[in-house]
Amino acid sequence: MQLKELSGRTGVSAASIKYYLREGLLPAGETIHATRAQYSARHVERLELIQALRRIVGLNIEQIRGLLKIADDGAPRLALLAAVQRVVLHLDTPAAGGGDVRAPATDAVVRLRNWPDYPSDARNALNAHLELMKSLNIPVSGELLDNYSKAMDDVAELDIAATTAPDSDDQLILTAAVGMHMHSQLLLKLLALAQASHAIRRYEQGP
Amino acid sequence: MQLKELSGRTGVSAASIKYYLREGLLPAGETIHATRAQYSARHVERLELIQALRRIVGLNIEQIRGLLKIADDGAPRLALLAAVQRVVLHLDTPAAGGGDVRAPATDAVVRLRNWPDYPSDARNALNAHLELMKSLNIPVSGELLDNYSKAMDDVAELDIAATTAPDSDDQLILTAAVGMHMHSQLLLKLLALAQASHAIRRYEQGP
DNA sequence: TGATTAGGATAGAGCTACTATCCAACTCGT
DNA sequence: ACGAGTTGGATAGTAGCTCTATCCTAATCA
Repeated sequence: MQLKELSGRTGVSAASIKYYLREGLLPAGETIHATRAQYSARHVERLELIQALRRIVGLNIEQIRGLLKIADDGAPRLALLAAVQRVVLHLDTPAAGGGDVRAPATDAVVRLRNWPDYPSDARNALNAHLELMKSLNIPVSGELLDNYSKAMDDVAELDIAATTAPDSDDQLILTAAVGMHMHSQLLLKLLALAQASHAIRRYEQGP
Repeated sequence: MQLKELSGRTGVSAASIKYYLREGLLPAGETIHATRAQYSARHVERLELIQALRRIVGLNIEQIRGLLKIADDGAPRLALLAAVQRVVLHLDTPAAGGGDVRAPATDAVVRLRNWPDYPSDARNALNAHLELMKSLNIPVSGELLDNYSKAMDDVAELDIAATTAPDSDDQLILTAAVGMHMHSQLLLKLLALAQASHAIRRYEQGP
């Protein structure tokens, strides 16, 4: 398969494919001659992954490059999953800060859900976020956190189960990133519906 | 208060304030003379709102302008809240499409939570999103949806309670937008922690 | 043989959110 | 009264990002 066919099959313009090649997102095709290269099904898969991460998840080129590099370096899947989380959760931007901090609320969640008591990027991010909400005067009750974490516990089980099935790392990235994104959007839309429902009650029927 | 003091008090550069004035985000100050204008506490409040919507919630200028226009046109709070939801949930981009569609899963949620059975942007967005997840082969069980919606029901109650207190529309926008955003981010981080926990179990201790 | 394609390089476009500069009119502190 | 400073208004430039287009030579397939 040559460039034009790769383009036609994925719906990505030839110019963009060249751009991705330049940026190192897409590995070079197998060079047959000085001006001819062969692309394989792997290139199609990779290109579709890139498209999904750009258009659905909204990652930028730099973030995608980082993920693909980790995958191509043969990192273990647990590390790859952690990397996906870092970019989807925007843990790469806020300068990290203090490292492993403990927060009572987070500890309580971990104990309640019987999750392993390990430090992780996700845990640090959660602690930092709870601090931030506190400083913004947005209350988060323990009960609410329980409800949230229960729901997330359920969904994570499905998500992780899905990531064991795929045979390629590209598939894992796709499943994890798209899954996290879609679930978070689902939550957001449910929250909006819930808010709208409560608002109708309060503003139209209430005092 | 003149421009420079407004700048110093809010930490926004004078050039940026001029830009916001040009773009119609910030109302012009009270013109004293051809080359002198007075800004008030309302300008400080408005500027802080703009900053929060930009830096925390991540809205763009166009979206912020839209919200502020609705508020300044004296729309009822229910409409204002709906507008905030539209931008925070990105309901303004996907070309809307079919209008009021019904989906069994959404209906079930509404009945279960005893929410009023009204069509709304949020409801349409939820229906569309569930369709999208289905088409992407991401399973969403009824049980999961129940857990999600229960958690969102709880949080919405708090959120809406918070929006009745503020006396200015600017405050309402701030509370609703920042609240929705922070809650969605909280969810996301909990999901990451849950995923990481499940992944550790599965990859390190599992078979 | 001639239209097409590859790779490589480079330049430009289109968007967003500022940021900077310049100007003439005016005001304030001293 | 004078000079430093500020204002609104206009205009232009910057920076980052993601492409998109053009130009070139070499090689290929029909």
